[in-house]
Amino acid sequence: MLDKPTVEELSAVFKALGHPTRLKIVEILGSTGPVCVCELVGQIGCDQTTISKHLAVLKSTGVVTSRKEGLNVYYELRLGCAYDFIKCLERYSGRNSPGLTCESCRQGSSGS
Amino acid sequence: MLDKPTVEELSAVFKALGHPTRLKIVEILGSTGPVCVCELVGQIGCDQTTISKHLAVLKSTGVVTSRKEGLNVYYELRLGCAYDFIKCLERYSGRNSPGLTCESCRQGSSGS
DNA sequence: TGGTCATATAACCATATAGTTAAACTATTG
DNA sequence: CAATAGTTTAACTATATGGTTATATGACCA
Repeated sequence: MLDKPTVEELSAVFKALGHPTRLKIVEILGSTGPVCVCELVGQIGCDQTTISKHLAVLKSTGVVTSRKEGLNVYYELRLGCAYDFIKCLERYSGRNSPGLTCESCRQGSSGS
Repeated sequence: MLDKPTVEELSAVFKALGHPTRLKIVEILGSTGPVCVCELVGQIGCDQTTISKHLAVLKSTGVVTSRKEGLNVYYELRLGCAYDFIKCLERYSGRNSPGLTCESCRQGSSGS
C-alpha cells in the first residue's frame, strides 16, 4: 500500500520542476526517453556541472531515475505524470486561456 | 489559438506550487471551491500577511483568480489541472512506488 | 598503472525567497 | 465622517537557491 505523501514531499516535486532548466530536462526525457548527461548538456547548452546539479534535484525528489552504463549515466523520467501535466499546461497557457480545467488530465482523479 | 507558453512561464507555475503553504491553498481551493483569505488563514494557521503573499504568487502565475466581495476577497482555483495532478501524485508517492505514469492523468496528452 | 572521458561533489558568491512587523488601502458600519 | 474589519503592500532580515570554478570519483583504454 502506498502511504500518501505529505504536502512537503509533494511540494518538493513541484519545486523540483519549478526551474526552466529542470523543466527542459523533463521535457527532453519525456519526449525522447532516457538520455545521458552529455546529451542533455548538448541539447540544453548549460555547463555540465549545472546540469548535474539539476539532475540531482530531480532525482532526490523522485522525478527521474538514473543508471550507469559504461562511462555514461542515463537519466530516465520516472514521473511520467509530470510530463503529461506539462503538456496539459502548454495547452492552457498562463494568461490567455479563460478555461479552468484541463480535461485530458481530469478523469478518475476526483475522489478525495 | 493559444500560444504555447515558454518554459520559463511553465516553470513559474511549478515554482508557484512548490511551496507547502501554497500547495495547501491549492488543495483547499480544489476540494472546497472558492474561499476568502480569512478562511485560508483559519485552515492553514499561518499569519494572514504570509497567506496574502502566497496568494499573490499563485495569482501572478495564473494558478488562482480572485474577486472582491464586500470586505472579503475570494480566491478560486483557475488551474484545475494542477489539482488533478496533485491528486495524481498523491497516489504515486515519492519513493514508494515503482510505477512511472499516472494513468488518470494520461489520456490525450501524447501528441507533441 | 597512467591517462582520459563522463559525471559528481565541494566551496564560494550573488541573488531570490519566505517570514515578520508595521503601515496602507478599501469597504462596511455607526 | 470616524472606527473597524479584511486584505495588501513595504521594508527588513535570515535562509535557500543557482551558477561558477576547481577538484574528486569511477570506468574504460593503452
